[in-house]
Amino acid sequence: MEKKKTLGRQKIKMELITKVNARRIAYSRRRRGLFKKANELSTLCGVDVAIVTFSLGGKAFCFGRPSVESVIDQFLNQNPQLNNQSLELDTSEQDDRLHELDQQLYDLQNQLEAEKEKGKKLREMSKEGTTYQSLEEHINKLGLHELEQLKMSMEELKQDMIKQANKLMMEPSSSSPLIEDNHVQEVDELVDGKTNIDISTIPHDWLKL
Amino acid sequence: MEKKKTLGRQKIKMELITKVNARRIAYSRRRRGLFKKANELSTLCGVDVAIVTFSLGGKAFCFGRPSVESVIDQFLNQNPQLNNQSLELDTSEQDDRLHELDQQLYDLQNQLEAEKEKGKKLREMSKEGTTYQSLEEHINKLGLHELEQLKMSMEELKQDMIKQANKLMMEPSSSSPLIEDNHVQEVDELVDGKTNIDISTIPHDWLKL
DNA sequence: AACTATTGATAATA
DNA sequence: TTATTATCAATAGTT
Repeated sequence: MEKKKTLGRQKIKMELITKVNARRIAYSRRRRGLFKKANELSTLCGVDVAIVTFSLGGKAFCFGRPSVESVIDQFLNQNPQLNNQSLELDTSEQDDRLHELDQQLYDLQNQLEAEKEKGKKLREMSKEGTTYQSLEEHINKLGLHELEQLKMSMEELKQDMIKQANKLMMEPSSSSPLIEDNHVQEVDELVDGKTNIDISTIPHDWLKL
Repeated sequence: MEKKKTLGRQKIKMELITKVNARRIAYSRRRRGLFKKANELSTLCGVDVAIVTFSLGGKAFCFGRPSVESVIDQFLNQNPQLNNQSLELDTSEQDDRLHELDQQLYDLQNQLEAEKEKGKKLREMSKEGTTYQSLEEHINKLGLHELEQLKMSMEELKQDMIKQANKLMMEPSSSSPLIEDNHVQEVDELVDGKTNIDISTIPHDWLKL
Protein backbone atom coordinates (compact mmCIF):
# COMPACT_ATOMS: atom_id res chain seq x y z
CA MET A 1 0.00 0.00 0.00
CA GLU A 2 1.23 3.42 -0.91
CA LYS A 3 0.58 6.22 1.50
CA LYS A 4 -2.44 8.36 0.89
CA LYS A 5 -1.95 11.61 -0.93
CA THR A 6 -4.43 13.53 1.16
CA LEU A 7 -6.56 12.96 4.19
CA GLY A 8 -9.59 13.58 2.06
CA ARG A 9 -12.71 15.07 3.45
CA GLN A 10 -12.83 15.23 7.22
CA LYS A 11 -15.82 15.69 9.43
CA ILE A 12 -16.23 19.17 10.81
CA LYS A 13 -18.12 20.44 13.79
CA MET A 14 -21.40 22.11 13.09
CA GLU A 15 -20.44 25.51 14.36
CA LEU A 16 -19.22 28.78 13.04
CA ILE A 17 -15.96 28.27 11.20
CA THR A 18 -13.51 30.42 13.08
CA LYS A 19 -10.98 31.09 10.35
CA VAL A 20 -12.51 33.72 8.16
CA ASN A 21 -10.68 32.51 5.11
CA ALA A 22 -11.90 28.98 5.45
CA ARG A 23 -15.33 30.33 6.14
CA ARG A 24 -15.41 32.19 2.88
CA ILE A 25 -14.35 29.08 1.00
CA ALA A 26 -16.99 27.00 2.71
CA TYR A 27 -19.62 29.60 1.98
CA SER A 28 -18.74 29.65 -1.66
CA ARG A 29 -18.76 25.90 -2.00
CA ARG A 30 -21.86 25.27 0.01
CA ARG A 31 -23.83 28.06 -1.56
CA ARG A 32 -23.13 26.52 -4.91
CA GLY A 33 -24.10 23.12 -3.62
CA LEU A 34 -27.28 24.47 -2.10
CA PHE A 35 -28.34 26.11 -5.33
CA LYS A 36 -27.63 22.93 -7.20
CA LYS A 37 -29.80 20.98 -4.82
CA ALA A 38 -32.56 23.53 -5.22
CA ASN A 39 -32.33 23.25 -8.96
CA GLU A 40 -32.56 19.49 -8.74
CA LEU A 41 -35.55 19.71 -6.45
CA SER A 42 -37.46 21.98 -8.77
CA THR A 43 -36.52 19.91 -11.78
CA LEU A 44 -37.27 16.48 -10.35
CA CYS A 45 -40.47 17.50 -8.68
CA GLY A 46 -41.60 20.32 -10.93
CA VAL A 47 -42.03 22.79 -8.10
CA ASP A 48 -41.09 26.37 -7.47
CA VAL A 49 -38.16 27.17 -5.24
CA ALA A 50 -36.44 30.37 -4.22
CA ILE A 51 -33.35 30.95 -2.14
CA VAL A 52 -31.87 34.18 -0.92
CA THR A 53 -28.68 34.40 1.08
CA PHE A 54 -26.27 37.12 2.02
CA SER A 55 -22.56 36.52 1.91
CA LEU A 56 -20.13 37.50 4.61
CA GLY A 57 -19.65 40.76 2.79
CA GLY A 58 -23.37 41.40 2.81
CA LYS A 59 -23.85 40.69 -0.85
CA ALA A 60 -27.07 39.01 -1.87
CA PHE A 61 -27.01 35.75 -3.78
CA CYS A 62 -30.19 34.21 -4.94
CA PHE A 63 -31.65 31.33 -6.85
CA GLY A 64 -35.16 31.11 -8.15
CA ARG A 65 -37.34 29.03 -10.34
CA PRO A 66 -39.12 30.27 -12.19
CA SER A 67 -37.75 33.41 -10.54
CA VAL A 68 -36.99 34.68 -7.09
CA GLU A 69 -39.48 37.46 -7.44
CA SER A 70 -42.35 35.24 -8.48
CA VAL A 71 -41.82 32.81 -5.63
CA ILE A 72 -41.47 35.56 -3.07
CA ASP A 73 -44.58 37.13 -4.47
CA GLN A 74 -46.50 33.91 -4.13
CA PHE A 75 -45.22 33.53 -0.61
CA LEU A 76 -46.09 37.02 0.49
CA ASN A 77 -49.48 36.98 -1.14
CA GLN A 78 -50.13 33.37 -0.22
CA ASN A 79 -51.94 32.97 -3.44
CA PRO A 80 -52.74 29.30 -3.84
CA GLN A 81 -51.92 29.70 -7.49
CA LEU A 82 -51.90 26.26 -9.00
CA ASN A 83 -49.16 25.09 -11.25
CA ASN A 84 -50.11 23.63 -14.56
CA GLN A 85 -48.34 20.35 -14.30
CA SER A 86 -47.61 19.81 -17.93
CA LEU A 87 -46.38 16.34 -18.58
CA GLU A 88 -43.39 15.97 -20.74
CA LEU A 89 -42.60 12.94 -22.79
CA ASP A 90 -39.04 12.58 -23.88
CA THR A 91 -37.42 15.94 -23.90
CA SER A 92 -34.98 14.65 -21.36
CA GLU A 93 -32.01 14.75 -23.64
CA GLN A 94 -32.66 18.35 -24.48
CA ASP A 95 -33.28 19.16 -20.88
CA ASP A 96 -29.94 17.72 -19.91
CA ARG A 97 -28.31 20.06 -22.35
CA LEU A 98 -30.18 23.00 -21.01
CA HIS A 99 -29.39 22.14 -17.46
CA GLU A 100 -25.74 22.32 -18.28
CA LEU A 101 -26.32 25.79 -19.60
CA ASP A 102 -28.15 26.57 -16.40
CA GLN A 103 -25.06 25.62 -14.52
CA GLN A 104 -22.96 27.82 -16.71
CA LEU A 105 -25.19 30.74 -16.00
CA TYR A 106 -24.80 30.18 -12.32
CA ASP A 107 -21.09 30.21 -12.79
CA LEU A 108 -21.34 33.47 -14.64
CA GLN A 109 -23.25 34.90 -11.77
CA ASN A 110 -20.34 34.08 -9.56
CA GLN A 111 -17.96 35.63 -12.02
CA LEU A 112 -19.93 38.80 -11.80
CA GLU A 113 -19.35 38.77 -8.10
CA ALA A 114 -15.67 38.45 -8.77
CA GLU A 115 -15.86 41.54 -10.95
CA LYS A 116 -17.46 43.39 -8.12
CA GLU A 117 -14.57 42.46 -5.88
CA LYS A 118 -12.14 43.65 -8.49
CA GLY A 119 -13.79 47.02 -8.47
CA LYS A 120 -13.25 47.40 -4.78
CA LYS A 121 -9.64 46.28 -4.99
CA LEU A 122 -9.17 48.96 -7.56
CA ARG A 123 -10.01 51.60 -5.03
CA GLU A 124 -7.78 50.11 -2.42
CA MET A 125 -4.89 50.02 -4.81
CA SER A 126 -5.33 53.67 -5.57
CA LYS A 127 -4.60 54.48 -1.96
CA GLU A 128 -1.52 52.34 -1.97
CA GLY A 129 -0.14 54.08 -5.01
CA THR A 130 -0.01 50.94 -7.07
CA THR A 131 1.34 51.33 -10.52
CA TYR A 132 -1.28 51.56 -13.19
CA GLN A 133 0.80 50.43 -16.06
CA SER A 134 -1.27 48.63 -18.60
CA LEU A 135 -4.18 48.68 -16.23
CA GLU A 136 -6.52 49.04 -19.10
CA GLU A 137 -5.11 45.96 -20.69
CA HIS A 138 -5.81 43.96 -17.63
CA ILE A 139 -9.31 45.19 -17.32
CA ASN A 140 -10.01 44.48 -20.90
CA LYS A 141 -8.62 41.03 -20.74
CA LEU A 142 -10.59 40.15 -17.68
CA GLY A 143 -13.81 41.38 -19.13
CA LEU A 144 -13.08 39.64 -22.37
CA HIS A 145 -12.55 36.36 -20.69
CA GLU A 146 -16.10 36.53 -19.52
CA LEU A 147 -17.44 37.65 -22.82
CA GLU A 148 -15.75 34.71 -24.40
CA GLN A 149 -17.37 32.32 -22.01
CA LEU A 150 -20.73 33.91 -22.53
CA LYS A 151 -20.36 33.61 -26.24
CA MET A 152 -19.54 29.95 -25.94
CA SER A 153 -22.55 29.35 -23.76
CA MET A 154 -24.85 31.00 -26.21
CA GLU A 155 -23.32 29.15 -29.10
CA GLU A 156 -23.90 25.87 -27.35
CA LEU A 157 -27.46 26.78 -26.72
CA LYS A 158 -28.11 27.76 -30.27
CA GLN A 159 -26.33 24.72 -31.60
CA ASP A 160 -28.45 22.59 -29.37
CA MET A 161 -31.62 24.16 -30.62
CA ILE A 162 -30.58 23.78 -34.21
CA LYS A 163 -29.70 20.18 -33.63
CA GLN A 164 -33.03 19.65 -31.98
CA ALA A 165 -34.79 21.29 -34.87
CA ASN A 166 -32.91 19.15 -37.34
CA LYS A 167 -33.93 16.08 -35.47
CA LEU A 168 -37.52 17.11 -35.77
CA MET A 169 -37.12 17.71 -39.43
CA MET A 170 -36.17 14.12 -39.98
CA GLU A 171 -39.08 12.74 -38.11
CA PRO A 172 -42.15 14.19 -39.75
CA SER A 173 -42.69 14.57 -43.47
CA SER A 174 -40.79 17.75 -43.93
CA SER A 175 -37.95 18.98 -46.05
CA SER A 176 -34.81 21.10 -46.09
CA PRO A 177 -32.99 20.34 -42.85
CA LEU A 178 -31.50 23.17 -40.94
CA ILE A 179 -27.94 24.16 -41.48
CA GLU A 180 -25.80 23.42 -38.53
CA ASP A 181 -22.35 24.80 -39.07
CA ASN A 182 -22.90 28.39 -39.97
CA HIS A 183 -23.90 29.68 -36.63
CA VAL A 184 -20.46 30.55 -35.47
CA GLN A 185 -20.01 33.01 -38.25
CA GLU A 186 -23.34 34.53 -37.59
CA VAL A 187 -22.53 34.91 -33.95
CA ASP A 188 -19.32 36.67 -34.76
CA GLU A 189 -21.15 38.97 -37.05
CA LEU A 190 -23.30 40.11 -34.26
CA VAL A 191 -20.51 40.39 -31.77
CA ASP A 192 -18.66 42.47 -34.28
CA GLY A 193 -21.58 44.79 -34.23
CA LYS A 194 -21.84 44.56 -37.97
CA THR A 195 -25.03 42.58 -38.10
CA ASN A 196 -28.14 44.56 -38.72
CA ILE A 197 -30.89 42.38 -37.41
CA ASP A 198 -34.24 43.96 -37.11
CA ILE A 199 -35.60 42.54 -33.93
CA SER A 200 -39.04 43.77 -34.82
CA THR A 201 -39.13 41.26 -37.65
CA ILE A 202 -39.15 38.41 -35.19
CA PRO A 203 -42.64 37.17 -34.47
CA HIS A 204 -43.56 38.22 -31.01
CA ASP A 205 -44.63 34.74 -30.14
CA TRP A 206 -41.12 33.51 -30.69
CA LEU A 207 -39.64 35.90 -28.26
CA LYS A 208 -41.63 34.68 -25.34
CA LEU A 209 -42.68 31.29 -26.59
CA MET B 1 -20.70 -13.34 0.99
CA GLU B 2 -24.38 -13.03 1.20
CA LYS B 3 -26.46 -11.53 -1.54
CA LYS B 4 -27.33 -7.88 -1.37
CA LYS B 5 -30.59 -7.00 0.26
CA THR B 6 -31.29 -4.03 -1.97
CA LEU B 7 -29.75 -2.37 -4.96
CA GLY B 8 -29.18 0.69 -2.86
CA ARG B 9 -29.30 4.13 -4.29
CA GLN B 10 -29.46 4.26 -8.05
CA LYS B 11 -28.70 7.15 -10.32
CA ILE B 12 -31.75 8.91 -11.70
CA LYS B 13 -32.15 11.22 -14.66
CA MET B 14 -32.43 14.89 -13.94
CA GLU B 15 -35.95 15.30 -15.20
CA LEU B 16 -39.44 15.46 -13.85
CA ILE B 17 -40.23 12.26 -12.02
CA THR B 18 -43.17 10.88 -13.92
CA LYS B 19 -44.76 8.81 -11.21
CA VAL B 20 -46.57 11.24 -8.99
CA ASN B 21 -46.18 9.10 -5.95
CA ALA B 22 -42.44 8.80 -6.29
CA ARG B 23 -42.31 12.49 -7.00
CA ARG B 24 -43.98 13.33 -3.75
CA ILE B 25 -41.60 11.12 -1.83
CA ALA B 26 -38.64 12.69 -3.56
CA TYR B 27 -39.97 16.16 -2.84
CA SER B 28 -40.36 15.36 0.80
CA ARG B 29 -36.91 13.87 1.13
CA ARG B 30 -35.11 16.47 -0.87
CA ARG B 31 -36.88 19.40 0.70
CA ARG B 32 -35.73 18.13 4.04
CA GLY B 33 -32.22 17.71 2.73
CA LEU B 34 -32.24 21.17 1.20
CA PHE B 35 -33.33 22.80 4.43
CA LYS B 36 -30.68 20.89 6.31
CA LYS B 37 -28.05 22.13 3.90
CA ALA B 38 -29.30 25.66 4.32
CA ASN B 39 -29.13 25.35 8.06
CA GLU B 40 -25.58 24.08 7.86
CA LEU B 41 -24.62 26.91 5.57
CA SER B 42 -25.95 29.55 7.90
CA THR B 43 -24.43 27.89 10.93
CA LEU B 44 -21.00 27.21 9.53
CA CYS B 45 -20.66 30.56 7.84
CA GLY B 46 -22.82 32.71 10.07
CA VAL B 47 -24.89 34.09 7.24
CA ASP B 48 -28.55 34.65 6.57
CA VAL B 49 -30.43 32.26 4.34
CA ALA B 50 -34.05 31.93 3.34
CA ILE B 51 -35.80 29.32 1.25
CA VAL B 52 -39.36 29.24 0.02
CA THR B 53 -40.82 26.38 -1.96
CA PHE B 54 -44.25 25.22 -2.89
CA SER B 55 -45.19 21.56 -2.74
CA LEU B 56 -47.08 19.74 -5.45
CA GLY B 57 -50.24 20.56 -3.57
CA GLY B 58 -49.37 24.22 -3.57
CA LYS B 59 -48.52 24.39 0.07
CA ALA B 60 -45.70 26.72 1.03
CA PHE B 61 -42.73 25.38 2.93
CA CYS B 62 -40.04 27.70 4.07
CA PHE B 63 -36.80 27.92 5.95
CA GLY B 64 -35.20 31.06 7.22
CA ARG B 65 -32.43 32.30 9.37
CA PRO B 66 -32.89 34.43 11.25
CA SER B 67 -36.32 34.40 9.60
CA VAL B 68 -37.75 34.16 6.11
CA GLU B 69 -39.34 37.55 6.40
CA SER B 70 -36.19 39.33 7.49
CA VAL B 71 -34.15 37.88 4.67
CA ILE B 72 -36.78 38.63 2.08
CA ASP B 73 -37.01 42.10 3.45
CA GLN B 74 -33.30 42.61 3.12
CA PHE B 75 -33.44 41.30 -0.38
CA LEU B 76 -36.31 43.49 -1.49
CA ASN B 77 -34.99 46.57 0.19
CA GLN B 78 -31.45 46.19 -1.03
CA ASN B 79 -30.72 49.87 -0.72
CA PRO B 80 -27.43 51.69 -0.36
CA GLN B 81 -28.86 52.65 2.99
CA LEU B 82 -27.90 49.29 4.40
CA ASN B 83 -24.32 49.68 3.30
CA ASN B 84 -22.73 49.49 6.68
CA GLN B 85 -19.02 49.22 7.36
CA SER B 86 -16.70 50.29 4.58
CA LEU B 87 -18.12 53.56 3.44
CA GLU B 88 -17.21 53.13 -0.17
CA LEU B 89 -19.18 56.03 -1.42
CA ASP B 90 -17.23 56.08 -4.64
CA THR B 91 -18.01 52.48 -5.44
CA SER B 92 -21.71 52.83 -4.87
CA GLU B 93 -22.15 54.05 -8.39
CA GLN B 94 -20.24 51.08 -9.65
CA ASP B 95 -22.18 48.70 -7.47
CA ASP B 96 -25.42 50.00 -8.87
CA ARG B 97 -24.11 49.29 -12.29
CA LEU B 98 -23.13 45.79 -11.33
CA HIS B 99 -26.41 45.17 -9.66
CA GLU B 100 -28.11 45.93 -12.91
CA LEU B 101 -25.90 43.38 -14.59
CA ASP B 102 -26.87 40.91 -11.93
CA GLN B 103 -30.47 41.51 -12.76
CA GLN B 104 -29.78 40.95 -16.40
CA LEU B 105 -28.18 37.64 -15.64
CA TYR B 106 -31.21 36.61 -13.68
CA ASP B 107 -33.34 37.56 -16.61
CA LEU B 108 -31.16 35.41 -18.80
CA GLN B 109 -31.75 32.54 -16.48
CA ASN B 110 -35.41 32.96 -17.07
CA GLN B 111 -34.83 33.20 -20.77
CA LEU B 112 -33.13 29.88 -20.57
CA GLU B 113 -36.26 28.46 -19.05
CA ALA B 114 -38.15 29.96 -21.92
CA GLU B 115 -35.83 28.19 -24.31
CA LYS B 116 -36.72 24.97 -22.65
CA GLU B 117 -40.37 25.63 -23.22
CA LYS B 118 -39.62 26.39 -26.81
CA GLY B 119 -38.06 22.99 -27.15
CA LYS B 120 -41.24 21.40 -25.89
CA LYS B 121 -43.36 23.45 -28.22
CA LEU B 122 -41.07 22.34 -30.99
CA ARG B 123 -41.90 18.74 -30.32
CA GLU B 124 -45.59 19.43 -30.14
CA MET B 125 -45.44 21.27 -33.41
CA SER B 126 -43.82 18.31 -35.06
CA LYS B 127 -46.79 16.19 -34.25
CA GLU B 128 -49.16 18.76 -35.58
CA GLY B 129 -47.29 19.00 -38.83
CA THR B 130 -46.54 22.65 -38.36
CA THR B 131 -44.58 24.25 -41.12
CA TYR B 132 -40.93 24.74 -40.44
CA GLN B 133 -40.37 27.52 -42.85
CA SER B 134 -37.61 29.81 -41.73
CA LEU B 135 -37.39 27.95 -38.47
CA GLU B 136 -33.68 28.24 -38.53
CA GLU B 137 -33.96 31.94 -38.94
CA HIS B 138 -36.00 32.21 -35.82
CA ILE B 139 -33.68 30.09 -33.83
CA ASN B 140 -30.67 32.00 -34.94
CA LYS B 141 -32.25 35.32 -34.23
CA LEU B 142 -33.35 34.25 -30.82
CA GLY B 143 -29.93 33.03 -29.90
CA LEU B 144 -28.41 36.16 -31.27
CA HIS B 145 -30.82 38.32 -29.41
CA GLU B 146 -29.51 36.84 -26.22
CA LEU B 147 -25.93 37.06 -27.27
CA GLU B 148 -26.47 40.68 -28.09
CA GLN B 149 -27.76 41.35 -24.62
CA LEU B 150 -24.86 39.54 -23.10
CA LYS B 151 -22.41 41.46 -25.18
CA MET B 152 -23.95 44.72 -24.14
CA SER B 153 -23.80 43.69 -20.53
CA MET B 154 -20.18 42.84 -20.69
CA GLU B 155 -19.32 45.98 -22.57
CA GLU B 156 -21.11 48.04 -20.02
CA LEU B 157 -19.25 46.36 -17.26
CA LYS B 158 -15.91 46.85 -18.86
CA GLN B 159 -16.67 50.42 -19.70
CA ASP B 160 -17.63 50.95 -16.13
CA MET B 161 -14.41 49.51 -14.89
CA ILE B 162 -12.38 51.60 -17.26
CA LYS B 163 -14.23 54.68 -16.18
CA GLN B 164 -13.58 53.76 -12.60
CA ALA B 165 -9.92 53.25 -13.32
CA ASN B 166 -9.67 56.57 -15.07
CA LYS B 167 -11.21 58.25 -12.11
CA LEU B 168 -8.57 56.73 -9.92
CA MET B 169 -5.86 57.88 -12.23
CA MET B 170 -6.80 61.48 -11.68
CA GLU B 171 -6.72 61.24 -7.96
CA PRO B 172 -3.24 59.99 -7.06
CA SER B 173 0.01 61.13 -8.58
CA SER B 174 -0.02 58.96 -11.62
CA SER B 175 0.17 59.40 -15.32
CA SER B 176 -1.22 58.26 -18.64
CA PRO B 177 -4.96 57.98 -18.17
CA LEU B 178 -6.68 55.00 -19.59
CA ILE B 179 -8.19 55.12 -22.98
CA GLU B 180 -11.89 54.79 -22.86
CA ASP B 181 -13.20 54.41 -26.34
CA ASN B 182 -11.15 51.65 -27.85
CA HIS B 183 -12.45 48.76 -25.83
CA VAL B 184 -15.07 47.80 -28.30
CA GLN B 185 -12.48 47.05 -30.88
CA GLU B 186 -10.48 45.05 -28.45
CA VAL B 187 -13.53 43.08 -27.54
CA ASP B 188 -14.12 42.25 -31.12
CA GLU B 189 -10.56 41.22 -31.55
CA LEU B 190 -10.72 38.62 -28.90
CA VAL B 191 -14.14 37.40 -29.75
CA ASP B 192 -12.99 37.01 -33.28
CA GLY B 193 -10.26 34.79 -31.99
CA LYS B 194 -7.65 36.90 -33.69
CA THR B 195 -6.12 38.40 -30.60
CA ASN B 196 -2.94 36.89 -29.34
CA ILE B 197 -2.84 37.79 -25.72
CA ASP B 198 -0.24 36.17 -23.60
CA ILE B 199 -2.03 35.51 -20.35
CA SER B 200 1.22 34.72 -18.65
CA THR B 201 2.20 38.35 -18.93
CA ILE B 202 -0.56 39.32 -16.58
CA PRO B 203 0.61 39.70 -13.01
CA HIS B 204 -0.65 36.85 -10.97
CA ASP B 205 -2.36 39.14 -8.56
CA TRP B 206 -4.48 40.48 -11.33
CA LEU B 207 -5.84 37.17 -12.33
CA LYS B 208 -7.46 36.50 -9.05
CA LEU B 209 -7.89 40.02 -7.86
C1' DA C 1 -40.20 5.02 8.81
C1' DA C 2 -36.00 2.14 8.60
C1' DC C 3 -32.40 -0.04 5.85
C1' DT C 4 -28.44 -0.36 2.57
C1' DA C 5 -25.85 0.18 -1.40
C1' DT C 6 -24.66 3.77 -4.22
C1' DT C 7 -24.27 8.23 -5.81
C1' DG C 8 -23.17 12.80 -4.72
C1' DA C 9 -21.04 16.54 -1.93
C1' DT C 10 -17.12 18.49 -0.04
C1' DA C 11 -12.80 19.28 3.40
C1' DA C 12 -8.18 19.11 2.80
C1' DT C 13 -4.61 19.45 -0.22
C1' DA C 14 -1.70 20.51 -4.47
C1' DT D 1 -8.93 29.56 -8.19
C1' DT D 2 -9.44 25.09 -10.18
C1' DA D 3 -8.28 20.11 -9.74
C1' DT D 4 -7.66 16.02 -7.10
C1' DT D 5 -8.54 12.70 -3.55
C1' DA D 6 -10.37 10.45 0.23
C1' DT D 7 -14.01 10.62 3.13
C1' DC D 8 -18.44 12.04 4.71
C1' DA D 9 -23.31 12.78 3.70
C1' DA D 10 -27.60 12.30 1.02
C1' DT D 11 -30.83 9.44 -0.97
C1' DA D 12 -33.23 5.75 -4.53
C1' DG D 13 -35.10 1.56 -4.19
C1' DT D 14 -36.82 -1.74 -0.75
C1' DT D 15 -38.73 -3.76 3.41
